[in-house]
Amino acid sequence: MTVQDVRAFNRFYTGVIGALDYGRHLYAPYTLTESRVLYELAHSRQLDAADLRTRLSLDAGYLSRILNKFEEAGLVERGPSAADPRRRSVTLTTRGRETAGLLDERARETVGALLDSVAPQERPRLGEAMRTIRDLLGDERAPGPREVVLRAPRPGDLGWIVQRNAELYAAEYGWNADYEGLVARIVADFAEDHDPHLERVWIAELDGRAVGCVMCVRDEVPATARLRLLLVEPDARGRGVGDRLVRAVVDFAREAGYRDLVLWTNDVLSSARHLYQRHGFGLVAERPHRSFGKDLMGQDWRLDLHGSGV
Amino acid sequence: MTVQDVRAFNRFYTGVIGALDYGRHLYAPYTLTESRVLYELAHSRQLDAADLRTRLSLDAGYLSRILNKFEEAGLVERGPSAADPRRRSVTLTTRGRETAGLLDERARETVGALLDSVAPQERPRLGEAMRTIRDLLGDERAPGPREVVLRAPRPGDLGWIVQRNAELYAAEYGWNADYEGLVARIVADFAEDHDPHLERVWIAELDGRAVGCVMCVRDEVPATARLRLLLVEPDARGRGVGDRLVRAVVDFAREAGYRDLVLWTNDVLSSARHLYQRHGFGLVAERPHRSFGKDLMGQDWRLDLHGSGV
DNA sequence: TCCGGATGCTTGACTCAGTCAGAGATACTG
DNA sequence: CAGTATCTCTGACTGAGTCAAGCATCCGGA
Repeated sequence: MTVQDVRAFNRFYTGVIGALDYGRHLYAPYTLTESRVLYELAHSRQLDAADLRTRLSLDAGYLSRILNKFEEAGLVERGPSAADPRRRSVTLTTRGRETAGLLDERARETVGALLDSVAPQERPRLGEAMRTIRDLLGDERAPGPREVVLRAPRPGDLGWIVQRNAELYAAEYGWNADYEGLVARIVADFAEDHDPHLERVWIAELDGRAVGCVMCVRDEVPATARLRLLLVEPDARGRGVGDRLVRAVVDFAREAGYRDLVLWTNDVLSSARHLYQRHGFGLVAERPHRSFGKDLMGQDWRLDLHGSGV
Repeated sequence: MTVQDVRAFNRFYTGVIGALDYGRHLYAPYTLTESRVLYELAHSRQLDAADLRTRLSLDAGYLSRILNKFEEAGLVERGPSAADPRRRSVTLTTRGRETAGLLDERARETVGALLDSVAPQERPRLGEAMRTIRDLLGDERAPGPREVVLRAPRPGDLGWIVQRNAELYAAEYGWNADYEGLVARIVADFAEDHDPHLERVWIAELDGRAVGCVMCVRDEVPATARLRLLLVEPDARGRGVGDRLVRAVVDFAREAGYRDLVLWTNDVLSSARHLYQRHGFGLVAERPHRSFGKDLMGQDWRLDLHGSGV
């Protein structure tokens, strides 16, 4: 990923956008800017001229003239703004709403034609890519709900768990393929046989993208549940995803009638430590071991699901 | 993925591009169009005016004037085109090359600033997304090598195999989570213990993106290798990816000293059938079974690695 | 309460990127 | 060789967008 790549993309996408309104058919008899103003007006209940100016970064004089033109054509009405008499509030008339709808329709068709050129099974990838770019380049406008939701795994999610665990721990701690094998074994055991009342997997989604997971399974020790494979994507950390996942497991385990909830982790995963402590887990044992190509310090943690504190 | 989403992205990206050359600082003292002309000239040895016109879809008169301006400023030289005397060939002078470099530098800095606003560990995702969009929306200009390469698995790839197998077969044939478990088990066995001289996994990449995989492992039957988990992404089919993968396994198995190569598949996977036949496999048995939530017809295929024909 | 500076809108004057039409020169086609 | 298309250039024009000045109002401080 270099500056070159971004510039190549910019050139390319400028072309795409240019091709879309080839020959100004799209906005006739309005300008691109005029139609952007109409669009903004149609998509928000009511705006002041100043809002339009900042949103579309237009020259004040230019906007004023555009609104004049619209008013003469009977598309908008201007009145004093309630809050500040210097400002002018702009509202679409019925006629204006119709025109905006018309332009909208035309734009939708053109973009639809573009979209038709993409094979249907590819479109999700396109959407995902566009969303990613908006996300990463900081589109505050429509980042969506930004809400973390937990859900049951869907086909492929167990594989995703293996993939992300392996990739992340390889990148962050240099763990080797043994770890990937271990995770694959764990999800294989889970997929092949589990009682949904006693064992479960959660996927955390942020804006429709999987960003975390956790598993709760029966331990060999009776009446004991084991939390496994807790993972939160680096770029989604700090949003309480980990908290939500751990809480889900704790609640589920308590609900399911387990007495204890245990987990095994390694001391290098320091951020997880606080998470576990916050949920009432206590460190019960530490043991050095060599796994995944590294010398590690394994830790056993335990939470008494019905106890009154430690 | 709807037209809405595409339009939202277009609006957003228009803003991004707009923000990049805020106030024309970027191109001063030239216009965007002029600098595009300079860019084209700087990035190809030598062009005729007509080429510039078509590439940048400019008005002939407009371009002529731009070139006049450049010639007066000593940035370009015009001469008759070798092939066609009507045409004029345009070349940058040293001075022109310098100016182009300067503009380029400025653009690079601005884009660099934008890129700095993205966390380093996110940048690969951004690049991937941009490449995807260019790919899907058909950028012939720089689609890259479009070359399929096979490589060894990296951390996370085994998880990817599980994920894509599960997702694809769930989507295409409605197979349930049992299949995901089976695949996870297979890769777990492989990851935990395998002799690299006798067992191997290949990932097929197209333009840096994983689009296929296959595994070769020892069978219980002595001197027999088993091909497993052959997968090609739907959008990468028809590029010979499957062929490359099967060939890799056949060659490897023969090289490793196996006598036979076998595989198990199901008759619903009809496109794979031709692939196997093409590589000399013969169907040796068919047996109905119920797996993955479906009634299926399992097939055993075999290839004599040293035999002379069937 | 009043003053100075900032903000919001409007209008006049202007710039200059981009378009259109016509003309001269040359190529291609039959 | 006639007719038509292509390439380039120039003149004439359009109109999107900018800049500056002016008026009204808001806000923060003395």
